[in-house]
Amino acid sequence: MDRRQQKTQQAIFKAFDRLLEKKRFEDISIKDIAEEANIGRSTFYAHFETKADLMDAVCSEIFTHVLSITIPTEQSHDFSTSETSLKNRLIHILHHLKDNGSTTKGVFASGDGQLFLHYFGEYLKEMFNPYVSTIYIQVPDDYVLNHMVTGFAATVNWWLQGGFSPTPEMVADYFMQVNGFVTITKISQ
Amino acid sequence: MDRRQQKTQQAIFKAFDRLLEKKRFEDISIKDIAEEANIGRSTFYAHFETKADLMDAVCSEIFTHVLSITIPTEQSHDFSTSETSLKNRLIHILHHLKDNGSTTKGVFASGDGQLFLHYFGEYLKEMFNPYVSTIYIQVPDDYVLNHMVTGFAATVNWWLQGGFSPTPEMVADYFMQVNGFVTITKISQ
DNA sequence: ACATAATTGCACGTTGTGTTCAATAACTTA
DNA sequence: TAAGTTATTGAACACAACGTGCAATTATGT
Repeated sequence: MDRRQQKTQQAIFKAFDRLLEKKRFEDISIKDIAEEANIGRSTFYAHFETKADLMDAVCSEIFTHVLSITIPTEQSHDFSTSETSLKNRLIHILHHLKDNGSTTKGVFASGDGQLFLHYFGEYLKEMFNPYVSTIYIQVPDDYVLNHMVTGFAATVNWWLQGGFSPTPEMVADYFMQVNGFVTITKISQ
Repeated sequence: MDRRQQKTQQAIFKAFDRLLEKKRFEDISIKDIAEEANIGRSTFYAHFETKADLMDAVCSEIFTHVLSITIPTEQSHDFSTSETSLKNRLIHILHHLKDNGSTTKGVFASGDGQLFLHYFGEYLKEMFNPYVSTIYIQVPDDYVLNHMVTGFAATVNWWLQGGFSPTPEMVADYFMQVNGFVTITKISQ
């Protein structure tokens, strides 16, 4: 690939990241990005069709990273460790999201994790699917699955809004407890 | 209030509702609304400053309705009935949202319940707050609260995307179970 | 060095926003 | 019903952003 293309691509991504720290996605214009990246506006269009296209690329980049980190972990099918395996995968994801803090914030800022959900949805569904039917028998599987996927997104959102203060391990623990992956929950009173 | 103002207000609201059935909020222009409402574009600006302003009004209208329906129910402080009281309030809300189906869809379509959350957030928080600390002791209260509020929004979203097919009673039941308001949940395996 | 390909800036048409204003129509109330 | 008030209308204006096209320039790979 042409060196020039790489440069401008990176410049665009970095500029976008920088802008996402200041503004919401909706309030960033292509002119803004071009100026921040120090490139011509028409150059932007040579790389991306729309602003959403750029966001797509950013999201799928994060997605690819998270995927590469967490998928290899899945090797044990031992039931006794299945929960800890899930928890570990969640911890990995949370670590990665914390490391990419500003980008994560940017992705979430544009519609409360809508895009995050769009890109991670399928992956998260696959991840949570094996556990669904074992937890709440009187509730439709697809409801439980949706509950977990959106719940995880809400968890990440809560976490980053609090400045990523609890550790990934703690956050994963909260999520596990709240979703019934524990021996003792509570009762009515 | 001048009869003319009432007319145009209603015309705008109805037009907005009609448009929300066809398009997403983001894709509706003020010109669209004016045309659909059969009023001059400048007349729109005499009533609302921006498109978001209109959405605000719509949301707070729904909010007011839900509030008036569910608040009076709260009179019992008996612990044994507190869960059913919560459940009943949820059922009331769900009924109301189903009755205003198209508007509900419109509100949710613009950012996966972002606006819904913004307007109902405080109310829902108040509603769920008394139950929070009694359920998951090892998890921060604000996390649990956030989990319930966003979880309820996700529930409504799941429900409307499935065409409101289960009854409000069933949906409320799913929500209650999944959030730990039950005697027997499940265990690891 | 030369052919190739990316970048640039400028121009153009389009769409939407928000404001202003004078003319017209509808309303209230006295 | 007549008079004064107030809402509506449509047209005009300035502005910002989008997306496209193109010729000139510049950097790249070989």
